[in-house]
Amino acid sequence: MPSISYHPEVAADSKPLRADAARNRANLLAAATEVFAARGLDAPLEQIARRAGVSIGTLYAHFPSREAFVDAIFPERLAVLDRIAERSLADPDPWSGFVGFLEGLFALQSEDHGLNDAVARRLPNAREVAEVCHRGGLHAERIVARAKASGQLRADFELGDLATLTWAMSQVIRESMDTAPNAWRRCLAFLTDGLRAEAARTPAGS
Amino acid sequence: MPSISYHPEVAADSKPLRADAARNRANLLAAATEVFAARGLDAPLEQIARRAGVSIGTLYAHFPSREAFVDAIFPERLAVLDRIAERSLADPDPWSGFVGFLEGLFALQSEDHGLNDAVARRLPNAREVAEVCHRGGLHAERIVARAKASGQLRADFELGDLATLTWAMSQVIRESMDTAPNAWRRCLAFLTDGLRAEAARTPAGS
DNA sequence: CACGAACCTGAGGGTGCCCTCGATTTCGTA
DNA sequence: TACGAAATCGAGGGCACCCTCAGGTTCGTG
Repeated sequence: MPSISYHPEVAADSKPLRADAARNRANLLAAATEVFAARGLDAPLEQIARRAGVSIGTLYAHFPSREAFVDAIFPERLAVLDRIAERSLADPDPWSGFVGFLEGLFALQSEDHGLNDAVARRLPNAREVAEVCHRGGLHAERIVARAKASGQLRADFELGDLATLTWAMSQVIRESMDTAPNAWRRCLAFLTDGLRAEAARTPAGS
Repeated sequence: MPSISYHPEVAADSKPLRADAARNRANLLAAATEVFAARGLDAPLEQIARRAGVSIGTLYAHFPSREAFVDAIFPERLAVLDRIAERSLADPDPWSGFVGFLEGLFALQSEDHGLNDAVARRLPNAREVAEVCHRGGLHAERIVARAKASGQLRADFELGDLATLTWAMSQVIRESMDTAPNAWRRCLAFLTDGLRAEAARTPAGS
């Protein structure tokens, strides 16, 4: 349960930070957000420190690992997923809810190299992110079940296929984001058209 | 233009190699093939040298760059693509030819991490590979055109979408190859079902 | 078999990134 | 303002990989 806030003024965990420390922490988070967005999750940490106007030592004092950054930055942004899922479940048409969920997820990923990596990659030590993804999975389960029950989503679609689709789309997004930011939509259109029950011709074996 | 043979006994280019050099070169190629297959194109070259029973210096004497390896190894294996394309064009049913081409391509990629990387990645300095891919593209153009002309492939599918699909599938293959070697087939089934003209519901915008 | 050319070796310098830790500065309080 | 705790700094050691080159070895021919 995320009791940690990285907004220093609200810091609930342990001692409050000294003023300079709080400022640096905030700068680091902002810098990390920008750098990850531009270069992906594997960007050198020293670049983040430089952009934050802080030494590499200070960076490590605040965030002992790359995953600590990830965990501090992305859960908040990924919280949108809950909204998207709720909206999808609220959609009177289960199919358009399902498609809307996928579109929302991938649109989110396509905004930001870092976010795209965070969603598509296994990050065992980023607990907060894992937690958000788990929540997303629970929502997805209901969305998928509803679309299947309505007879619109093909019956041989399984929950695990969502992970596969995410891998697939994450790569499309990664490769095209900087040159053709909407290319992934074409791919998704093909895919979702193939996921309709009435389109199912090729049985998906296990 | 591939006048170079990396089978020393047939070496046509320039001077013939000394016996030990020829042996080493063959060992290096075998080692590189194995290592690339297991670890992908970014595997450390020193690992290849070690497996070939040769020093790193010797490796560089034979293959001055990683791309030289790629160019020496993969064109031969990618030549299968020509066969696959021919078989697809020979198929009386344009649609099943089209699908067969995709299946053949991805099945090839799924055999080998290195091959998967070679197909999915831009390798500007691997001329031989680029050449093979270019040939593949020409074949693909006819296969796509035929499938579209027959009214079976959706009309808004474009040649460039093939590259996108390749990116997508390469990632699925990469992530699942070692744990679920056939997972990509499910994904491809969804995709191809969505590529049929009669399945087209969501227009693919540019 | 002896000699030179061809070939091989591996230590070592370069790069880029990771992360630590003792010295130094800054903050906030008394 | 002066003091100690808190925070910062950045040089530097590690690591993994890249690539080179001077010196030793092997081949194959005369």
